[in-house]
Amino acid sequence: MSLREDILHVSRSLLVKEGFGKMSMRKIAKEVDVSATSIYLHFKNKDELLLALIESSIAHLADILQKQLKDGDDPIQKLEKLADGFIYFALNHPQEYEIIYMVRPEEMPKFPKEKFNQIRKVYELLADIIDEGCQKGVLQVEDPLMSAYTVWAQLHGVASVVISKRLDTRIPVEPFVKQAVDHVIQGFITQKTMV
Amino acid sequence: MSLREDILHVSRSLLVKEGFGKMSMRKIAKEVDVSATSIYLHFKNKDELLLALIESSIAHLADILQKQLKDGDDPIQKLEKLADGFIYFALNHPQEYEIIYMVRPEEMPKFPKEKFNQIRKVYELLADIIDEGCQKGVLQVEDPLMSAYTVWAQLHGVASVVISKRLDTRIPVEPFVKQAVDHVIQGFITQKTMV
Amino acid sequence: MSLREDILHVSRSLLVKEGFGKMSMRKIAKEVDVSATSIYLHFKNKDELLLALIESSIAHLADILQKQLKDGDDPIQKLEKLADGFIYFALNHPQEYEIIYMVRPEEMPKFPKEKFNQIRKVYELLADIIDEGCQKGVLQVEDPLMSAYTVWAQLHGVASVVISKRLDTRIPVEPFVKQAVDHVIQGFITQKTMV
Amino acid sequence: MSLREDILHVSRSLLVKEGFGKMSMRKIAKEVDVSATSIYLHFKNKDELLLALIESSIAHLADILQKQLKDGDDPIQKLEKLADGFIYFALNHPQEYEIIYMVRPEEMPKFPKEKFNQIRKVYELLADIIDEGCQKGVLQVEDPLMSAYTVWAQLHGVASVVISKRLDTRIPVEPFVKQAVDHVIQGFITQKTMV
DNA sequence: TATGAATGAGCCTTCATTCAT
DNA sequence: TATGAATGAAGGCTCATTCAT
Repeated sequence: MSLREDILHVSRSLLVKEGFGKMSMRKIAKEVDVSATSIYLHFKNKDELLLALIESSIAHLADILQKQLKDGDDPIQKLEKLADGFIYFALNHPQEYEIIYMVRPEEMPKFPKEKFNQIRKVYELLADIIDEGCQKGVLQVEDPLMSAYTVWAQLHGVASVVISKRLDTRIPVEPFVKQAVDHVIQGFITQKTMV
Repeated sequence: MSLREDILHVSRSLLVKEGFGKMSMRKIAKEVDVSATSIYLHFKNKDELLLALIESSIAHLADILQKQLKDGDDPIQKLEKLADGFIYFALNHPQEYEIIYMVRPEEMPKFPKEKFNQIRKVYELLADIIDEGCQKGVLQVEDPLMSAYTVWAQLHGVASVVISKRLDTRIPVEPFVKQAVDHVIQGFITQKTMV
Repeated sequence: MSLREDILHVSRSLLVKEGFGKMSMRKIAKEVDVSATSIYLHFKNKDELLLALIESSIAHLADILQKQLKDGDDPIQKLEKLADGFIYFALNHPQEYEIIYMVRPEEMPKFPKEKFNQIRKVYELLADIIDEGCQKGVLQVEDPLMSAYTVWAQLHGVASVVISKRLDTRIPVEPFVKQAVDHVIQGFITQKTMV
Repeated sequence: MSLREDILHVSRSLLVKEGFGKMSMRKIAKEVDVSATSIYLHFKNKDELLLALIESSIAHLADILQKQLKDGDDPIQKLEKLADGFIYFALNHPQEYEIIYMVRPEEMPKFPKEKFNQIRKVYELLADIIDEGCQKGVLQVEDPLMSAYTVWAQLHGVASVVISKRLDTRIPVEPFVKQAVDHVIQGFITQKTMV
C-alpha cells in the first residue's frame, strides 16, 4: 500500500475515534510510523487531509449505491435496494459513514462546498427513482426531492442511532434495523400508493 | 445573569460550534470576559462543565416532553404530541439537542455513563405509551421498546438532518418536517393497526 | 487545637511529603478544611509559614537536647547523651528534622538569617561540652568548635541516611543506628583521649 | 556543545538550586535560549530529564571511585582511597552529588526504583573491600555491608554539611574535611583492628 | 520522497495572593 | 476571625507547521 493510502487509513480511524479536534498529525504519523513532516508531502495540511477523507468516503458510498441498481428493476424494487445499500454501507463502513455525516457543513467554510456537496447526488439518485415511480403510476408524491429527503432522513436516523451506539442494550441490533428500515420503506410506499 | 450561567451559555455555543475537543476553557473565558481561572470556581474542570451542559439539556428536553402529555389523551394522541414535542425541542433548542445527540461519546472521556443515559428515560416514556396503545387494542406491536426506538430513530433522523443543515436548499424546512414527522407517525400507526 | 496550630501541623506533613515547591496554600487549606484565605490571617504569606515551621522545629530540637543534659554528668556522658538526643529527635520527629535540614540557607535569602541560624546554637552546645572536656583533661582537641561540627556532621549523616530511606533494605535500622552512633562517639573519644 | 548537553547542564543547576518541584521546563528553556517545546525533542518529559540527570551523575561518581582503586593496594589503602574519592567527588562536583543524594525521592514521581538504586553498587564496592579486609585478617567486623553503610553514612554527613553550607563560617573548610574524614576512617580502622 | 530540529500558539490546570463582605 | 470570588502568572505538555538537509 502506498504511504498516502496508509495515512488515509490511519487518519480514518483516528478521526472517528477521537474527533476532528483531537485527531493530530503527530498521532497519525506515529501510527503510520513515519515522520510528521512526511504527511505534508502528501497532503497540504490537516484540512486537506480531512477533505480527502471525506471525498473518498463519499465516493465509496456512491459506488455501493450505484451497484445496487439494476436496469430491470421496477422503481419500488430500486427504492428498496437503495435503502438496503445505504444501511449496508452505514453498518459495514461505520467509519466512512461517520466521516461523511460527522463533519458539519457550517464548520468548514474552508472546504470547497461543491466538493463537499457531492453527497447530494446520492439524494438526487433517490429522487430520480421516486420520480420514475410517479411517472409509472406506482407512486404518488407531490415533490419527489422532498420525499427523497424524507426517506433518507429516516434511514439516516436509523443508521446513526445504531452507529453511535445509542440503542438500548436490551434491543438486538439486527432485528431493530430490519424492522426500522421496513417501517420506513413500507410506510412510504403504502402511504403514497393508497391515496 | 450569574457568572455560572454565563459560562454555561457560552460553553453551549462553543461546544456545538467546535466540538468538545476544540472547545477550550480559555475561549470560554475570553468570550465571557473573565479570567480562565474563574471558570474553575464554578466547575471543577472541563469534564464537569460538559456534564453540567448535558444534564441541563436532558432535563430541558424531559421537561418539554412531560408537558406535552395530558391525562385525557388516548395513546395515539399522546404519540403524536410526543413526536411534536421532540421535534419542537430539536428545532427550537438546536444547541441543546446537539449536545444531547451529536456530541460524540468518544470525545467525552471519563464520563459517568449512568448520568449520560438518563436520556433513555425519554424512550421508555415512548415505550410506555406504545404499550398502553397495545393494551387498549389501538396498536399492535411485538416489542414496545423496540418500536419506541424505531419511531424515535426516525424522528431523530429528521431533526438531525435539519439541524445539521444537510437539507437541500431547494426544500422548504417547515413542510419537510411536517411531511416527515407525519410520515413517521402515520406510517407507524397505519402499519400497526391494520392487519 | 487552634487554627494556627492546625495549619502548622498540616503544613509540616505537606512540606515533608511534597517539598517546599509543591506544598501549596490551597492544599493546606483543603486539608485543614478552611478557606485558603484564612491562612493569611495567621501567616503573612507562604514564606512566613515556612519560617514558623522551621522556628518551631528548631525550638523543639533545642528543647530535647537541653533536657538530655544533667548537671551531675561528666563531659563524656554529656557527649553521649547529646548524641543520643540528636538521633532520637531525628528518628522520632523525622518531619521536623527534615524541615530543619531540608531547607538550604542559600535558597532563602528571604529568611532573616539570624533566625534561621538559631540552629547553630545546638552546635555550640556541643562545642561547649567538648571544651569542658578539654579543660577537665578528659579530651584533647585543637579546636572544640571544629570538633563539634565533625561529630555533628557524622551524626547527621547517619540520621539523614535513615530518614531519607537510603539504607539498604537488607540492613536492620536499629542495629545500624546503634553501631554507627557508637562508632562516631567512641571513635571520637578514643582518638582524642589516647596519644 | 549539543543542545541536549546544554539542557542537561542548565537543568542540573536549576534542579540543585530550586529542587525538582520548582525546576521548570520553561525556565530551563529560557536559560538555554530555546523554545520550551525543543526540550521535548530531546527528553520525553520532565521525569525523563531528571532520570537522565541522575543516571549521568551516578555514572560519574562510579567512574571516579573505580579509578581510585588499584590492584596492588591492600584493603585499608583501598578504603582510604575510596573515602577520598567519594569526598573529592562531593566537593568538586557538588551539583551532581546533590542530585544523587539531596533531591528528595518524594519529589520524583513515577521513578523506576531499580534505576535509582544503581547507586547501591557503590556501597557494595565498599562492602567488598571491608570483606576482603576481614578475610585477610586486617579488619574484624560482623557485617561488612552494614559497616560499609556506617562508613558511608558518616562520609555523606561530612560532605553534605559542607555542600549545603551548614558549616559555621568560623571553620575553615579544608581542615574540617580532612579532620572529619580522618576521624571516620581511622576511627573505623582502629576500632575494628584493636579488640 | 523523506526527515530531524525547531517554534509560537495554544491546551488544561494550579498557584499565591488580594479584595469586598 | 472568616470567606467566596477573582486574577495574573506560571506549570507541563501537544499541536500544526516550516525549514534546512
